Amino acid sequence: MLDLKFIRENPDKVRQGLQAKNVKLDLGAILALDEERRKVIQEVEALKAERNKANDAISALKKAKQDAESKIGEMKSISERIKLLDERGSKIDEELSRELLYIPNIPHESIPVGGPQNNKVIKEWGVTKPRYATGKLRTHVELCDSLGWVSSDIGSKLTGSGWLFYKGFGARLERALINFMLDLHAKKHGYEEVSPAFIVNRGTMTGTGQLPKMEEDMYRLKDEDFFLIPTAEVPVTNAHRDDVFKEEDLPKKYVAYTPCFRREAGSYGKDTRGLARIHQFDKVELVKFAKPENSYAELESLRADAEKVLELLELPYRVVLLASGDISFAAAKCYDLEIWAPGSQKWFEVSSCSNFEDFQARRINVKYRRKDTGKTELVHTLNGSGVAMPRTVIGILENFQKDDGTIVIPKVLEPYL
RNA sequence: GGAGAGGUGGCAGAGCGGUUGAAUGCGGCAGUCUCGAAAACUGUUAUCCGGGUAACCGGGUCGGGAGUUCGAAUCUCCCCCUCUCCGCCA
Repeated sequence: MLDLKFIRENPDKVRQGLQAKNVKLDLGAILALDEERRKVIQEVEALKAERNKANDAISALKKAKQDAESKIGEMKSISERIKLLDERGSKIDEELSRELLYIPNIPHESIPVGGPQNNKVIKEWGVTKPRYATGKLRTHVELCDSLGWVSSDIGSKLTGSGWLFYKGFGARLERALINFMLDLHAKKHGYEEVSPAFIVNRGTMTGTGQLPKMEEDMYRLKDEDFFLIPTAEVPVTNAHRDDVFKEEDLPKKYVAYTPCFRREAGSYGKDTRGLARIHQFDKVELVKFAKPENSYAELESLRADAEKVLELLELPYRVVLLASGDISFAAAKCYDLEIWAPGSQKWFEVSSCSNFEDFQARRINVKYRRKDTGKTELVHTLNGSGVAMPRTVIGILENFQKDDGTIVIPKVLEPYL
């Protein structure tokens, strides 16, 4: 969420941001609430100051064994007024913080303004021609069927449409990819490996911005107010809720493997077959906590770490700088990594690398203490997939297929298989 | 699932209706001493909000919320969490 003081002092910047993100929202209500809030605070605090003084006096009288009854009587009406104002104050606070949760982060100035059509491809890597096949290419859907590595029939039977059941080499490939990515980031890129629970509570989901806006997209448990995580970003970022980092401990870098659960409500009928859009998928996620002045450099290196996965897997990919209207609610800047699938003749997003600046940190109160001033300050949070599994499998299947329908496995995975 | 104990400052740990934002110890920071360090001594050391250019002033915060009271860390109720024992169990 944004800083209320910042909104008060820079309403035009916030309005510009809303416009760039194509969010229709009136700041007037918030600004009015803010003003009323400060009025109430001033009145109630003056009364409380009076009450505190009177209480000291009463205390002194009692100690001196003198009569304090008249003073006590006087205080009753003041106390009632205080109670009334306090109630109004906390109501305003409640409304205000609810309103604030719906204001998106302001896009960074370096990104294109506009909708998805303004997204900018800033880099392409690799050979987009298939490596081994010369004839007609199969799609990953066809390959999954013929190879028997993934069964959507069993998945549907067990759960429903959009759920998978990996079999044999498919299951092993999935596990190999997870281990390869974890090892790369943990051993070579300096991330600390963590493994969170896959179910979190409402506060955690709100902390990273999934709630309240996207509750319909989340799986929620029936008997407890718990949610299945849609990404490891949620537990890993929230792990430092209410923490104060030492300056020298930043940047703090985490890598985590988790399955990710998404209802994909509203996308029925889209990519219904194959691996592209499923309700549960594996992902290795990178999360960083950084000093504000370094966060954009950290975003670049985070992206480079994610790209390295694709390069080692020899998968052709491109980097897309997302336009203001296409980045997520909480992000200030975001790069998508997309791999080329020559069978489907499509680009598939396998990673989103974002800098949230202090937007999430303010919600979950993560700070660090500056050495020079001794003061605490909000950190910047970043994350990116490093990378998402099923679409990477699409890339491997479609790029490494042979004319006979078999698949060549990328060299880097050999030790894992 | 049953029974009990407990949640206080960075940590440990007092307080159990009225100068208690909170004793004391440890830690941190600065200074004295020292060639330097240790020890010792002295000082300092939470956070949020409002007003103010600022110095500063005021208010809130003892797991969270509600209540009793002129006044709550202290009393009552609800919720959350942690620990111990029993049961169950991979």
